[in-house]
Amino acid sequence: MGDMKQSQLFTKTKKESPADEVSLNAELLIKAGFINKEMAGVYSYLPLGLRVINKIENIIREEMNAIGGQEVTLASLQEKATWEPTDQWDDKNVDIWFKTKLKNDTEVGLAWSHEAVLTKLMKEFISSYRDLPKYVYQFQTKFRNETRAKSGIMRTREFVMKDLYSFCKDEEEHNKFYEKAKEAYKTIFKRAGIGHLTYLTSASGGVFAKFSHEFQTITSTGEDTIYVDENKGIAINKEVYNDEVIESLGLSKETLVENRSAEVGNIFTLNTRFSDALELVYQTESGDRKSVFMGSYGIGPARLMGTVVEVLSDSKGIIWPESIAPFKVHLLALGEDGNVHEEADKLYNNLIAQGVEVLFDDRHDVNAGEKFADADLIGVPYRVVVSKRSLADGGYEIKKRTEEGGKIVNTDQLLIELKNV
RNA sequence: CGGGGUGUGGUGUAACGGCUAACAUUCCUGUUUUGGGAACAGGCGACUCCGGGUUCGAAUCCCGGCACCCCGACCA
Repeated sequence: MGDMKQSQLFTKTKKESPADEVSLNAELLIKAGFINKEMAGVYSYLPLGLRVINKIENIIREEMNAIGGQEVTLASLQEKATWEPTDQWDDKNVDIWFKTKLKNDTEVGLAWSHEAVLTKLMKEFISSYRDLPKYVYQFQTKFRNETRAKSGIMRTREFVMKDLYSFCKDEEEHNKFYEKAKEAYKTIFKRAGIGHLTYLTSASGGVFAKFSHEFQTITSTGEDTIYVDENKGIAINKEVYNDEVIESLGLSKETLVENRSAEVGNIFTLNTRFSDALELVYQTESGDRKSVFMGSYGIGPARLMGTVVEVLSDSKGIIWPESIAPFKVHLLALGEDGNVHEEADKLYNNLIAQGVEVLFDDRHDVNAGEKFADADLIGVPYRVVVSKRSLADGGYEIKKRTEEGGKIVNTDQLLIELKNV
């Protein structure tokens, strides 16, 4: 489905900003009709928003497949037994559980992460060094009972995460994949339009490892503080910012600049913590039993979407990068003169036939100003206007969302314009 | 979880303890208009978050609850 008539779209734009949202991402996404707030930290995704999420997921999917990832969907409803071997069922160790009970009083929980789940599953299939390495990922909802949801869709209690887990024979094999994953992540953020603002950042490894790596996007509204080396393109999270770390990364304090940033991705080495606890072992060539060496790699598509909005919008609305925009073209039919709507309709069908994703503002009795305002707010990369004036000038007006003025083109020129970018 | 703030038509706001809770927007009817949220006329839409209390009288004051936002802590 590459097309949509705005007269049929059930969502509408709002003139007023919601009073209960301060963050820019939620304000714009709600005003433009991409998302709806259900409760604090819980949002629904509407047609426009879902299109963006799907675009983001497809980019991630392509890059995960390119490094050997195999996609699955793991269950959200979890039994206690899966989590007990790693002591993660205990509320003292994990305080973000949503737990409930079956009719027969059996305790179950909603998964807030999936490494234990998948590790247990992989025991069914990994028994030999011949079975390794393997890389498994999914897009699945995580439920986290955060004490405080905040910043619109940046930190929520229910969110989809792409989480990939790597299963390797040993640390050496793992490190090779880890580096490939880093590159894949860089590619993802570049393709999503925020590569120039996103830095590979050394961070604390949490309970699993000494270090982890985050992908941090510079934005004043971010939750984190990082120190960026612009030339080397890497950064250090404030939480591990000290002389030892600076030196180990070959950096120097003089070239590091402090910035606020938002974490858009996180990769870390799990080592054998889960495979030890859940006994995910394989037999080596010489017949020894050895624990599988694991890693974890996460990206939240919605948070990525929110970050893009934070970073790329202007006073009029959102500015989507073409790669993740809900549509490539926003076609506007202005006025009721003569054959404007007839011509616009013709162009609409022509664009569809050419495989161009187009949102067609075919609404009658809506002023030009309102259509322009909607187009700016929704933020589709190309605006194409069909009006009495444009037709008199010999065609359609095409204007990029990022530019002020447009130009008049005929059908052929328009298609060329839209194809070669 | 500590601290601060806010709850009024769908949305955004106003209202000294005192008339039928006001205005804008959205929406509906009609007329007019059509390149930057245009104009006019008419209309629909609210147990003022919930429950108690004070008072002749509560959107307004008090108590309790719930919800939302912000700062901090947390973020495997």
